[in-house]
Amino acid sequence: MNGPDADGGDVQALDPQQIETYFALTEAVSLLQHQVEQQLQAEGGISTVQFQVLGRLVGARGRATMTQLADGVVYSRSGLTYQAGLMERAGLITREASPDDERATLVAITDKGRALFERVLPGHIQVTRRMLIDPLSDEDIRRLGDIMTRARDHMRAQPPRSARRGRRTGSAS
Amino acid sequence: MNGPDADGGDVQALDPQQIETYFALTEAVSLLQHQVEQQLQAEGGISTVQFQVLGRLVGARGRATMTQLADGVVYSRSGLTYQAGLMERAGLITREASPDDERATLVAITDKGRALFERVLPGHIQVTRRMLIDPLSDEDIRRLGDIMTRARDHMRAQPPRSARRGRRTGSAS
DNA sequence: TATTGTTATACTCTATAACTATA
DNA sequence: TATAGTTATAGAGTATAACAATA
Repeated sequence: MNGPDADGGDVQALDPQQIETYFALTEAVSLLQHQVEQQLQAEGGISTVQFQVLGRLVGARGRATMTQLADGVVYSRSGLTYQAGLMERAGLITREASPDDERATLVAITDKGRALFERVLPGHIQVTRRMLIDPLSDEDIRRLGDIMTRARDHMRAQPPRSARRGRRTGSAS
Repeated sequence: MNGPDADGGDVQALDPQQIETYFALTEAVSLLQHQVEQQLQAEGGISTVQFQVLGRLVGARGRATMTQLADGVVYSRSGLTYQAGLMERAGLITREASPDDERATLVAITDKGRALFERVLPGHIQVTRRMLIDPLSDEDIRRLGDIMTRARDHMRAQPPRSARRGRRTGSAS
Protein backbone atom coordinates (compact mmCIF):
# COMPACT_ATOMS: atom_id res chain seq x y z
CA MET A 1 0.00 0.00 0.00
CA ASN A 2 2.78 2.41 -0.76
CA GLY A 3 2.84 4.73 -3.66
CA PRO A 4 6.01 5.17 -5.61
CA ASP A 5 3.85 5.51 -8.72
CA ALA A 6 5.40 3.34 -11.36
CA ASP A 7 8.31 5.59 -11.85
CA GLY A 8 9.52 4.10 -8.66
CA GLY A 9 11.23 7.00 -6.96
CA ASP A 10 10.72 8.67 -3.66
CA VAL A 11 8.56 11.65 -4.17
CA GLN A 12 9.99 14.66 -2.53
CA ALA A 13 7.40 16.41 -0.45
CA LEU A 14 6.50 19.97 -1.27
CA ASP A 15 7.74 22.64 1.07
CA PRO A 16 5.22 24.95 2.76
CA GLN A 17 5.78 27.72 0.25
CA GLN A 18 5.07 25.39 -2.64
CA ILE A 19 1.97 24.00 -1.00
CA GLU A 20 0.64 27.43 -0.23
CA THR A 21 1.20 28.53 -3.80
CA TYR A 22 -0.51 25.45 -5.17
CA PHE A 23 -3.52 25.87 -2.90
CA ALA A 24 -3.87 29.60 -3.50
CA LEU A 25 -3.62 29.09 -7.23
CA THR A 26 -6.16 26.31 -7.54
CA GLU A 27 -8.57 27.82 -5.06
CA ALA A 28 -8.50 31.26 -6.64
CA VAL A 29 -9.00 29.92 -10.12
CA SER A 30 -11.78 27.69 -8.90
CA LEU A 31 -13.56 30.67 -7.38
CA LEU A 32 -13.03 32.68 -10.54
CA GLN A 33 -14.32 29.92 -12.78
CA HIS A 34 -17.39 29.54 -10.66
CA GLN A 35 -18.28 33.21 -10.89
CA VAL A 36 -17.64 33.23 -14.61
CA GLU A 37 -19.99 30.29 -15.05
CA GLN A 38 -22.69 32.07 -13.09
CA GLN A 39 -22.35 35.20 -15.15
CA LEU A 40 -22.38 33.45 -18.52
CA GLN A 41 -25.36 31.37 -17.55
CA ALA A 42 -27.28 34.29 -16.12
CA GLU A 43 -26.65 36.73 -18.93
CA GLY A 44 -26.42 34.47 -21.93
CA GLY A 45 -27.68 31.03 -20.99
CA ILE A 46 -24.41 29.47 -22.11
CA SER A 47 -21.73 27.41 -20.45
CA THR A 48 -18.09 28.37 -20.23
CA VAL A 49 -17.26 25.83 -22.90
CA GLN A 50 -19.74 27.32 -25.33
CA PHE A 51 -18.44 30.77 -24.57
CA GLN A 52 -14.92 29.58 -25.33
CA VAL A 53 -16.03 28.07 -28.59
CA LEU A 54 -17.67 31.34 -29.59
CA GLY A 55 -14.56 33.21 -28.56
CA ARG A 56 -12.34 30.98 -30.62
CA LEU A 57 -14.56 31.35 -33.62
CA VAL A 58 -14.51 35.12 -33.30
CA GLY A 59 -10.75 34.98 -32.94
CA ALA A 60 -10.50 32.74 -35.99
CA ARG A 61 -12.45 35.24 -38.05
CA GLY A 62 -15.64 33.28 -37.87
CA ARG A 63 -14.75 29.75 -38.87
CA ALA A 64 -12.77 26.72 -37.77
CA THR A 65 -12.86 22.95 -38.01
CA MET A 66 -14.02 20.75 -35.19
CA THR A 67 -10.47 19.54 -34.63
CA GLN A 68 -9.16 23.07 -34.37
CA LEU A 69 -11.82 23.86 -31.81
CA ALA A 70 -11.18 20.66 -29.91
CA ASP A 71 -7.47 21.44 -29.73
CA GLY A 72 -8.23 24.60 -27.82
CA VAL A 73 -10.95 23.33 -25.57
CA VAL A 74 -9.56 20.32 -23.74
CA TYR A 75 -12.46 18.07 -24.55
CA SER A 76 -12.85 14.82 -26.31
CA ARG A 77 -14.14 15.06 -29.82
CA SER A 78 -17.47 13.62 -28.85
CA GLY A 79 -17.82 16.25 -26.15
CA LEU A 80 -17.30 18.96 -28.69
CA THR A 81 -19.77 17.34 -31.05
CA TYR A 82 -22.30 17.39 -28.24
CA GLN A 83 -21.70 21.07 -27.50
CA ALA A 84 -21.70 21.97 -31.19
CA GLY A 85 -25.03 20.18 -31.52
CA LEU A 86 -26.51 22.33 -28.78
CA MET A 87 -25.07 25.46 -30.25
CA GLU A 88 -26.26 24.67 -33.74
CA ARG A 89 -29.77 24.01 -32.47
CA ALA A 90 -29.59 27.32 -30.64
CA GLY A 91 -28.64 29.04 -33.88
CA LEU A 92 -25.25 30.18 -32.65
CA ILE A 93 -23.19 28.29 -35.21
CA THR A 94 -23.56 26.38 -38.44
CA ARG A 95 -21.75 23.26 -39.56
CA GLU A 96 -20.97 22.13 -43.07
CA ALA A 97 -18.46 19.92 -44.80
CA SER A 98 -15.19 21.59 -45.60
CA PRO A 99 -14.52 22.06 -49.31
CA ASP A 100 -10.79 21.38 -48.85
CA ASP A 101 -11.12 18.20 -46.86
CA GLU A 102 -14.38 16.38 -47.12
CA ARG A 103 -13.78 14.67 -43.80
CA ALA A 104 -13.59 17.91 -41.92
CA THR A 105 -16.53 19.90 -40.61
CA LEU A 106 -16.31 23.63 -40.96
CA VAL A 107 -17.93 25.43 -38.07
CA ALA A 108 -19.05 29.00 -38.64
CA ILE A 109 -20.39 31.49 -36.15
CA THR A 110 -23.74 33.05 -37.01
CA ASP A 111 -24.81 36.64 -36.50
CA LYS A 112 -26.83 35.45 -33.57
CA GLY A 113 -23.81 33.72 -32.11
CA ARG A 114 -21.71 36.80 -32.56
CA ALA A 115 -24.39 38.95 -31.00
CA LEU A 116 -24.62 36.64 -28.02
CA PHE A 117 -20.87 36.68 -27.58
CA GLU A 118 -20.81 40.44 -27.65
CA ARG A 119 -23.71 40.59 -25.26
CA VAL A 120 -22.06 38.45 -22.57
CA LEU A 121 -18.48 39.64 -23.09
CA PRO A 122 -18.78 42.85 -21.05
CA GLY A 123 -20.13 40.95 -18.06
CA HIS A 124 -17.40 38.40 -18.46
CA ILE A 125 -14.78 41.11 -18.49
CA GLN A 126 -16.43 42.75 -15.54
CA VAL A 127 -16.33 39.59 -13.48
CA THR A 128 -12.75 38.90 -14.46
CA ARG A 129 -11.78 42.42 -13.61
CA ARG A 130 -13.60 42.48 -10.32
CA MET A 131 -12.30 39.12 -9.21
CA LEU A 132 -8.79 38.95 -10.63
CA ILE A 133 -7.54 42.22 -12.03
CA ASP A 134 -8.73 44.71 -9.45
CA PRO A 135 -6.89 43.31 -6.44
CA LEU A 136 -3.60 43.18 -8.33
CA SER A 137 -1.16 45.84 -9.45
CA ASP A 138 -0.01 46.23 -13.02
CA GLU A 139 3.27 44.76 -11.97
CA ASP A 140 1.49 41.76 -10.45
CA ILE A 141 -0.39 41.21 -13.69
CA ARG A 142 2.77 41.36 -15.70
CA ARG A 143 4.57 38.90 -13.45
CA LEU A 144 1.63 36.59 -13.19
CA GLY A 145 1.29 36.55 -16.95
CA ASP A 146 4.95 35.83 -17.38
CA ILE A 147 4.97 33.00 -14.86
CA MET A 148 1.78 31.35 -16.01
CA THR A 149 2.74 31.60 -19.65
CA ARG A 150 5.89 29.66 -18.90
CA ALA A 151 3.96 27.15 -16.81
CA ARG A 152 1.33 26.70 -19.48
CA ASP A 153 3.85 26.21 -22.26
CA HIS A 154 5.62 23.65 -20.11
CA MET A 155 2.36 21.81 -19.44
CA ARG A 156 1.43 21.83 -23.08
CA ALA A 157 4.76 20.24 -23.88
CA GLN A 158 4.28 17.44 -21.35
CA PRO A 159 3.86 13.94 -22.72
CA PRO A 160 0.16 13.41 -23.13
CA ARG A 161 -1.39 11.44 -20.32
CA SER A 162 -2.66 8.93 -22.85
CA ALA A 163 0.81 7.43 -22.66
CA ARG A 164 0.08 6.20 -19.14
CA ARG A 165 -0.89 2.73 -18.20
CA GLY A 166 -4.51 2.73 -17.17
CA ARG A 167 -4.40 1.15 -13.75
CA ARG A 168 -7.73 2.40 -12.47
CA THR A 169 -7.57 0.68 -9.10
CA GLY A 170 -11.17 0.80 -8.07
CA SER A 171 -10.65 1.75 -4.46
CA ALA A 172 -13.68 3.95 -4.23
CA SER A 173 -17.17 3.39 -5.58
CA MET B 1 -29.04 43.18 -7.60
CA ASN B 2 -27.62 46.63 -8.13
CA GLY B 3 -25.50 48.29 -10.74
CA PRO B 4 -25.25 48.24 -14.50
CA ASP B 5 -24.17 44.68 -14.33
CA ALA B 6 -25.57 42.92 -17.33
CA ASP B 7 -26.60 45.64 -19.62
CA GLY B 8 -26.07 49.30 -19.02
CA GLY B 9 -22.61 50.44 -18.23
CA ASP B 10 -19.47 50.78 -20.20
CA VAL B 11 -17.07 48.08 -19.26
CA GLN B 12 -13.54 48.99 -19.83
CA ALA B 13 -11.89 46.44 -22.08
CA LEU B 14 -8.90 44.53 -20.85
CA ASP B 15 -5.57 45.45 -22.31
CA PRO B 16 -3.51 42.78 -24.10
CA GLN B 17 -1.34 42.13 -21.06
CA GLN B 18 -4.39 41.51 -18.91
CA ILE B 19 -5.98 39.24 -21.46
CA GLU B 20 -2.81 37.25 -21.89
CA THR B 21 -2.49 36.83 -18.15
CA TYR B 22 -6.08 35.75 -17.81
CA PHE B 23 -5.79 33.21 -20.61
CA ALA B 24 -2.48 31.80 -19.44
CA LEU B 25 -3.77 31.46 -15.91
CA THR B 26 -7.02 29.73 -16.72
CA GLU B 27 -5.51 27.52 -19.38
CA ALA B 28 -2.61 26.40 -17.22
CA VAL B 29 -4.82 25.63 -14.26
CA SER B 30 -7.24 23.79 -16.49
CA LEU B 31 -4.41 21.61 -17.81
CA LEU B 32 -3.16 21.03 -14.29
CA GLN B 33 -6.57 20.10 -12.97
CA HIS B 34 -7.09 17.68 -15.80
CA GLN B 35 -3.85 15.86 -15.09
CA VAL B 36 -4.57 15.76 -11.38
CA GLU B 37 -7.95 14.20 -12.07
CA GLN B 38 -6.35 11.56 -14.25
CA GLN B 39 -3.81 10.70 -11.59
CA LEU B 40 -6.29 10.49 -8.73
CA GLN B 41 -8.65 8.37 -10.77
CA ALA B 42 -5.92 6.08 -12.02
CA GLU B 43 -4.15 5.54 -8.73
CA GLY B 44 -6.98 5.77 -6.25
CA GLY B 45 -10.27 5.61 -8.11
CA ILE B 46 -11.35 8.89 -6.57
CA SER B 47 -12.36 12.26 -7.90
CA THR B 48 -10.65 15.52 -7.06
CA VAL B 49 -13.55 16.45 -4.81
CA GLN B 50 -13.22 13.27 -2.80
CA PHE B 51 -9.51 13.78 -2.54
CA GLN B 52 -10.11 17.28 -1.21
CA VAL B 53 -12.59 15.99 1.33
CA LEU B 54 -10.06 13.43 2.52
CA GLY B 55 -7.41 16.12 2.66
CA ARG B 56 -9.60 18.39 4.70
CA LEU B 57 -10.44 15.62 7.11
CA VAL B 58 -6.78 14.81 7.55
CA GLY B 59 -6.09 18.48 8.10
CA ALA B 60 -8.92 18.70 10.60
CA ARG B 61 -7.44 15.84 12.59
CA GLY B 62 -9.89 13.33 11.27
CA ARG B 63 -13.31 14.87 11.74
CA ALA B 64 -15.51 17.70 10.58
CA THR B 65 -19.19 18.48 10.06
CA MET B 66 -20.80 18.44 6.67
CA THR B 67 -21.12 22.20 6.76
CA GLN B 68 -17.46 22.65 7.51
CA LEU B 69 -16.59 20.42 4.59
CA ALA B 70 -19.03 22.18 2.31
CA ASP B 71 -17.52 25.54 3.19
CA GLY B 72 -14.20 24.43 1.79
CA VAL B 73 -15.40 22.57 -1.24
CA VAL B 74 -17.54 24.98 -3.21
CA TYR B 75 -20.46 22.62 -3.57
CA SER B 76 -24.05 22.71 -2.65
CA ARG B 77 -24.95 20.72 0.43
CA SER B 78 -26.69 18.08 -1.60
CA GLY B 79 -23.61 17.67 -3.71
CA LEU B 80 -21.56 17.01 -0.65
CA THR B 81 -24.15 14.60 0.67
CA TYR B 82 -23.88 12.72 -2.60
CA GLN B 83 -20.09 12.55 -2.43
CA ALA B 84 -20.15 11.62 1.24
CA GLY B 85 -22.58 8.83 0.39
CA LEU B 86 -20.16 7.44 -2.15
CA MET B 87 -17.26 7.74 0.23
CA GLU B 88 -19.12 6.13 3.09
CA ARG B 89 -20.12 3.21 0.90
CA ALA B 90 -16.49 2.92 -0.13
CA GLY B 91 -15.50 2.77 3.51
CA LEU B 92 -13.43 5.95 3.39
CA ILE B 93 -15.45 7.90 5.94
CA THR B 94 -18.13 7.38 8.56
CA ARG B 95 -21.00 9.65 9.45
CA GLU B 96 -22.79 10.00 12.74
CA ALA B 97 -24.84 12.58 14.57
CA SER B 98 -22.84 15.14 16.46
CA PRO B 99 -23.17 14.94 20.24
CA ASP B 100 -23.03 18.72 20.56
CA ASP B 101 -25.65 19.54 18.00
CA GLU B 102 -28.04 16.79 17.07
CA ARG B 103 -28.72 18.41 13.73
CA ALA B 104 -25.13 18.24 12.63
CA THR B 105 -23.45 15.25 11.05
CA LEU B 106 -19.96 14.48 12.16
CA VAL B 107 -17.84 13.05 9.39
CA ALA B 108 -14.80 11.00 10.34
CA ILE B 109 -12.10 9.59 8.14
CA THR B 110 -11.49 5.85 8.47
CA ASP B 111 -8.17 4.06 8.42
CA LYS B 112 -8.98 2.97 4.92
CA GLY B 113 -9.66 6.56 3.94
CA ARG B 114 -6.44 7.68 5.46
CA ALA B 115 -4.53 4.92 3.75
CA LEU B 116 -6.04 5.81 0.42
CA PHE B 117 -5.15 9.45 0.88
CA GLU B 118 -1.58 8.54 1.70
CA ARG B 119 -1.44 6.19 -1.23
CA VAL B 120 -2.49 8.78 -3.80
CA LEU B 121 -0.73 11.76 -2.26
CA PRO B 122 2.73 11.03 -3.67
CA GLY B 123 1.37 10.78 -7.18
CA HIS B 124 -0.58 13.95 -6.65
CA ILE B 125 2.54 15.73 -5.51
CA GLN B 126 4.46 14.29 -8.39
CA VAL B 127 1.99 15.57 -10.94
CA THR B 128 1.86 18.97 -9.30
CA ARG B 129 5.59 19.13 -9.22
CA ARG B 130 6.07 17.99 -12.77
CA MET B 131 3.41 20.30 -14.16
CA LEU B 132 3.65 23.40 -12.03
CA ILE B 133 6.68 23.48 -9.80
CA ASP B 134 9.42 22.19 -12.06
CA PRO B 135 9.19 24.85 -14.76
CA LEU B 136 9.32 27.66 -12.21
CA SER B 137 12.09 29.08 -10.08
CA ASP B 138 11.85 29.41 -6.32
CA GLU B 139 11.40 33.10 -6.82
CA ASP B 140 8.55 32.46 -9.25
CA ILE B 141 6.85 30.21 -6.72
CA ARG B 142 7.18 32.80 -4.03
CA ARG B 143 5.77 35.56 -6.20
CA LEU B 144 3.01 33.40 -7.59
CA GLY B 145 2.01 32.39 -4.09
CA ASP B 146 2.00 35.97 -2.93
CA ILE B 147 -0.07 37.19 -5.87
CA MET B 148 -2.58 34.37 -5.83
CA THR B 149 -3.01 34.54 -2.09
CA ARG B 150 -4.00 38.15 -2.41
CA ALA B 151 -6.29 37.37 -5.32
CA ARG B 152 -7.92 34.49 -3.48
CA ASP B 153 -8.51 36.49 -0.33
CA HIS B 154 -10.06 39.22 -2.42
CA MET B 155 -12.32 36.73 -4.18
CA ARG B 156 -13.36 35.14 -0.92
CA ALA B 157 -14.37 38.56 0.34
CA GLN B 158 -16.55 39.25 -2.71
CA PRO B 159 -20.30 39.42 -2.15
CA PRO B 160 -21.61 35.91 -2.66
CA ARG B 161 -23.15 35.42 -6.03
CA SER B 162 -26.27 34.02 -4.36
CA ALA B 163 -27.39 37.63 -4.13
CA ARG B 164 -28.12 37.56 -7.85
CA ARG B 165 -31.47 37.17 -9.48
CA GLY B 166 -31.69 33.86 -11.26
CA ARG B 167 -32.41 35.01 -14.78
CA ARG B 168 -31.22 31.96 -16.63
CA THR B 169 -32.20 33.23 -20.06
CA GLY B 170 -32.42 30.13 -22.17
CA SER B 171 -30.52 31.45 -25.13
CA ALA B 172 -28.84 28.17 -25.82
CA SER B 173 -30.43 24.75 -25.79
C1' DT C 1 -4.10 2.76 -42.64
C1' DA C 2 -4.78 7.11 -40.48
C1' DT C 3 -7.75 10.94 -39.70
C1' DT C 4 -12.24 13.53 -39.03
C1' DG C 5 -16.23 13.50 -37.03
C1' DT C 6 -20.72 11.42 -35.28
C1' DT C 7 -23.55 8.36 -32.58
C1' DA C 8 -24.94 5.32 -28.87
C1' DT C 9 -24.50 4.43 -24.38
C1' DA C 10 -23.57 4.66 -19.80
C1' DC C 11 -22.14 7.16 -16.08
C1' DT C 12 -20.83 11.06 -13.00
C1' DC C 13 -21.79 15.18 -11.20
C1' DT C 14 -24.56 19.15 -9.87
C1' DA C 15 -28.52 21.93 -8.65
C1' DT C 16 -33.25 22.68 -6.99
C1' DA C 17 -36.88 21.99 -4.12
C1' DA C 18 -39.31 19.48 -0.78
C1' DC C 19 -38.71 17.30 3.41
C1' DT C 20 -37.24 15.87 8.41
C1' DA C 21 -35.17 16.98 12.64
C1' DT C 22 -33.23 19.73 15.79
C1' DA C 23 -32.13 24.58 17.81
C1' DT D 1 -38.15 30.60 12.52
C1' DA D 2 -33.68 29.30 11.24
C1' DT D 3 -30.25 25.83 10.58
C1' DA D 4 -28.19 20.99 9.29
C1' DG D 5 -28.64 17.60 6.46
C1' DT D 6 -31.01 14.20 3.28
C1' DT D 7 -33.71 12.72 -0.59
C1' DA D 8 -35.90 12.79 -5.02
C1' DT D 9 -35.42 14.16 -9.32
C1' DA D 10 -34.05 16.00 -13.33
C1' DG D 11 -30.69 17.74 -16.38
C1' DA D 12 -26.05 18.80 -18.00
C1' DG D 13 -21.71 17.20 -19.18
C1' DT D 14 -18.21 13.67 -20.18
C1' DA D 15 -15.89 9.57 -21.80
C1' DT D 16 -15.57 5.34 -24.45
C1' DA D 17 -16.12 2.55 -28.14
C1' DA D 18 -18.07 1.45 -32.42
C1' DC D 19 -18.94 3.40 -36.68
C1' DA D 20 -18.86 5.86 -41.47
C1' DA D 21 -16.54 8.52 -44.68
C1' DT D 22 -12.62 10.53 -46.64
C1' DA D 23 -7.44 10.99 -47.25
